[in-house]
Amino acid sequence: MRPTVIDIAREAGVSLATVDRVLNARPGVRDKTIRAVNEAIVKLGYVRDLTAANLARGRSYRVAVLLPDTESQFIQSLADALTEAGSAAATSRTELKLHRFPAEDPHALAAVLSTLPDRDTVGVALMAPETPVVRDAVRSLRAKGIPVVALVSDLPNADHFVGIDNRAAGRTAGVMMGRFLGGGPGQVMVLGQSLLARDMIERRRGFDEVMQRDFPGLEVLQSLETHGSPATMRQVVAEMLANAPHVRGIYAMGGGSRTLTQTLDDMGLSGKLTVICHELTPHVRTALERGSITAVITQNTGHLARSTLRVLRAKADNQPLDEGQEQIRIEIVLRENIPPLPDSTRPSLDDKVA
Amino acid sequence: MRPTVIDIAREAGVSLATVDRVLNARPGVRDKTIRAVNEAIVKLGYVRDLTAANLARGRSYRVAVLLPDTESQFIQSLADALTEAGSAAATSRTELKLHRFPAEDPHALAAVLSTLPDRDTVGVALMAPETPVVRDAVRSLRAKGIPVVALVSDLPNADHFVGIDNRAAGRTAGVMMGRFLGGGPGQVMVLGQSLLARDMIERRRGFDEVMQRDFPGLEVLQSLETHGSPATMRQVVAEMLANAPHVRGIYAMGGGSRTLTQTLDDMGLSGKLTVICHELTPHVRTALERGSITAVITQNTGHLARSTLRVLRAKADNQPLDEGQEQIRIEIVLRENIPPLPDSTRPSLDDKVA
DNA sequence: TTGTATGCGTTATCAA
DNA sequence: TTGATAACGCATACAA
Repeated sequence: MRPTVIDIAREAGVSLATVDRVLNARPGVRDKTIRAVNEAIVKLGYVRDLTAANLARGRSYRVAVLLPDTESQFIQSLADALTEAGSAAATSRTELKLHRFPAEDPHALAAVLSTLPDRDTVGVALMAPETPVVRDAVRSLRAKGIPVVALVSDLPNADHFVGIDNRAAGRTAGVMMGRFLGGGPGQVMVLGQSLLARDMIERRRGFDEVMQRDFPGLEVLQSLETHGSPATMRQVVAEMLANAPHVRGIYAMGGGSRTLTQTLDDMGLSGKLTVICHELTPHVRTALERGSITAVITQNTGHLARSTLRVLRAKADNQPLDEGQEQIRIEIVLRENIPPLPDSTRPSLDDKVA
Repeated sequence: MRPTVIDIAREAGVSLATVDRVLNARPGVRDKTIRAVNEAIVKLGYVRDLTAANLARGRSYRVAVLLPDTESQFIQSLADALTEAGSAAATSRTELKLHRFPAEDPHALAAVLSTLPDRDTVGVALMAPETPVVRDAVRSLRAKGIPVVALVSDLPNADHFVGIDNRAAGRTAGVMMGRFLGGGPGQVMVLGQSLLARDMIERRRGFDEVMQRDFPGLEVLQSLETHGSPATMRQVVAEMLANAPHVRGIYAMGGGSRTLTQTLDDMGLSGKLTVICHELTPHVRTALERGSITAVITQNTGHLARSTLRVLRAKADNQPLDEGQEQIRIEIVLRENIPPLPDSTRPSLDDKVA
């Protein structure tokens, strides 16, 4: 039997309440008493039963997540993963509220954020570009004691960042590109939705780092901005390919993979270039199978979602987090190692039981 | 506020005890009453608070994990991860007992297994080759209602397998090898500790699959067995390299990476061959940095450990598991994307508080 | 500065 | 077949 607070109280010769005060570092206990209790704790090897503690506290974790309302498949998948993680976490008294906001309107986001501490929200997760408005909103939340987690793209004044190390992701893209092109010679195109977003900047930096150091024979062209617009993407790619005759690879740092492969298809270039992009969405999957995309750097949305919830809970409880568990891994997917789709159509447990 | 058993009781016009009986499918309740309670449950959207239930039951999860006592760095790392995950899980009434057994002696393992249900062990995780003795032991445990989880290497009659898809891992190794060698021509050596182990067989199969289909210009030589003996490894590699003059790559399917790189160093071949191996141990790390290993296929031991505990708990509770979360990812590590070491030397929270 | 008593949501014992 | 009621380990309002 594991020792309980009662055992500690008896051993230390004090009451339950005093043990609790020491355990939770509450004021109003004599140093001598504190020591006595602590000695009893180590002597008996007490570890607090968190589940019982939470039950007694009647604590529930109301958590808000804000996502842009882009119809990007990645964001959609993330939203799904969050909803699922949310309902799975319901068993552990965690409730998740998912908000969407107009992607290009930082003020709309700020508006949502300001109305946010509606009840007893214990934490907020946020996927948004770093604008002054967002910065202020985050600061004000934190001032209220509400922890803020940056999702996918880092925010400098957030309590925590849930997402991959984008610099390392860029480096990884670099190695793959360099290796697959056999070191050169040739030119490499780089595309990004918005070159101001923090994650894009870091990916580019990591990419350049490796290309310059390890593959000097390959010339990396200037980043091109697509603004998430298919038309711009088409135009930009066509222009570049016309002007730079030695392009052998394309690194699409984020977004628009669907348009990109279509454009390449239309130009009859599918399969002739080494194309590396991010996020294994359904479209990217098939492009990978067809050979129009060579490699994908991806992050698991399920992991992102679960980590977000765990981190927010830990922050709310002021508890340390398991860094190892919360580190989102960079996954490399090639045609030959595409992970199987989770079969959501298989008979559920209920079916079996029934 | 979430509804509780009390709300259900009131709604259905029965007592707490009756609700409990229905909830836990205990006998001695009239059909009509059962229906009334169930209606109240769906009407109020009741979900049982598992933590409270476990508290009342006084339930604790005593779990046993059995690992071979090899001094392999991978297994050592796994053991550490398990111990850590175990102490982290102590807060949630989960207790882990780690056993080591002589690697080459299946009977010793069986002996440990038979003494195992010492108290109220709710589950067993096991990393062991598939021998008749092991098969029987697993069967007998399962017959007693104790779920058994196979760790790292699959066991056909286990309840669950915690580890990577080894076939896919072999395929991944294949792509990397093929791509990095530019498709050929050349020869590729394959090494394995024991060619009988299930994981080795599957890796080889996946590797061949890709090499044959996508890189016919590369000749894959017969697998060589090293039996975990440094001497054998040296001899086998030296012989092979002497006989096969066009070897450009080596796929080390498991174990002995340390000896392999030393052998290559001694022969002055370090950095001249494309070497792919498994598990990012400290030695492999430095070999990767030095360039004597090209790529590593690895699985995160922290993830393995946590998944093991989660799965055993879920099985013990007869609860469904989150397949997505329990799928162990295959990670590809190259010199340029070596993950940072977790700094276990940084000041702990206690230090900050003090 | 310390202690008593009660409740959190569920299970389980005993009596009706 | 059903219902009171006392646990489980911990937190906390209130009293001392």
